Amino acid sequence: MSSLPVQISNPLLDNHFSMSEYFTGIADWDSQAVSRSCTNAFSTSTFMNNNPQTYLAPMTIQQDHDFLLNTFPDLFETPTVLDELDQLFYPMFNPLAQQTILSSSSSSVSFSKGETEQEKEAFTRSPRVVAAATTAHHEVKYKRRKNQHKRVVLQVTEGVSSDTWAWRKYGQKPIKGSPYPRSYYRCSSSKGCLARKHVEQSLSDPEMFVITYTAEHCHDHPTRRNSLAGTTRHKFSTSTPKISSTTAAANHNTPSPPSPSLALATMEEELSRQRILKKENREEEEEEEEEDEHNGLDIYDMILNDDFLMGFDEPDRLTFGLQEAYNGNL
DNA sequence: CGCATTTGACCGGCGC
DNA sequence: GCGCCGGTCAAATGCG
Repeated sequence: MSSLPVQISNPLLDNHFSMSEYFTGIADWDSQAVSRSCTNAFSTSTFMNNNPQTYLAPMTIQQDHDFLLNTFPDLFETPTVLDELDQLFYPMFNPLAQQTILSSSSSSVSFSKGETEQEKEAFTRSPRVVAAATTAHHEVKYKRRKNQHKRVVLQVTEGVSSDTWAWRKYGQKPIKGSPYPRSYYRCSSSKGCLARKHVEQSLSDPEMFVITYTAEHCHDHPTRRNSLAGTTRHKFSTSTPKISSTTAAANHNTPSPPSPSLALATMEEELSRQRILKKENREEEEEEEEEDEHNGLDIYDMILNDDFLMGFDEPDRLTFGLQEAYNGNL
């Protein structure tokens, strides 16, 4: 994409980034990534809407547009910009997506000189912002940072990851300047997949998680999210595993039991697993079946939902997260 | 037994 | 060139 001569104000940080800085590299996005986002959005909303305790009121296209207009008024001064944003942002500003791609970047993406590493960090750690960094190729094992391609994504959810990949944690590091550690995950769906992500809590909003994606998946979405299906541990465990507070906070993708920040992938998987389990139980225990039916809701689901969705009992927080970000930071 | 997480050590990029 | 820091490795450990 060519540079856009429009300066926009980051409503989240009050920092100014040029359009070219925001969107440099968006052209590098493969359509796969975008469609993935959309797909995830769909699965997320589907899941949430299946849940009687949560309902995500869909924001109409017009609402999306209005919000975008209000949030980034300067952008709409130029029809060209508007057009490009329509193309680029609609899938991203879909509140159902919960994860909104803001920008991607290669190493050429730049915060102008004087905007330090700290500012970049601040940007990626700002509330409701997910920085997604993509390294096109890990040609050299330790060739990092410099040649990284980055993607910046906005996420309006609070810890629920909308990606449906299977991730395996391989490291955790304390990050300077942040009280929260950063957890490192690699894709476990396919052996040899270079996709990585790291997750850390937002400095300014600990309920938010900043997720940075690195490298692309070299495979399709797994039919099962985890090739190691069914072996993910601690899911919804009623006994609390010994996890330090910081660790538990950071491990949004790990099953720290009553954490609202549990990965959606895990939730969906667990729900379906529990339903299968329940079906099996039905065959074995017809009496319990009658009780379940009498109670109306699946007992398993009830328990799960209570645990999982503790942080999502306010639909506004999900549905209008972007609005909230807008209102709270302008 | 297989797979996940934890955690300290190690490696390399980057800024000074 | 050096030191800091982030990212990865891999052994240890735990759980189903």
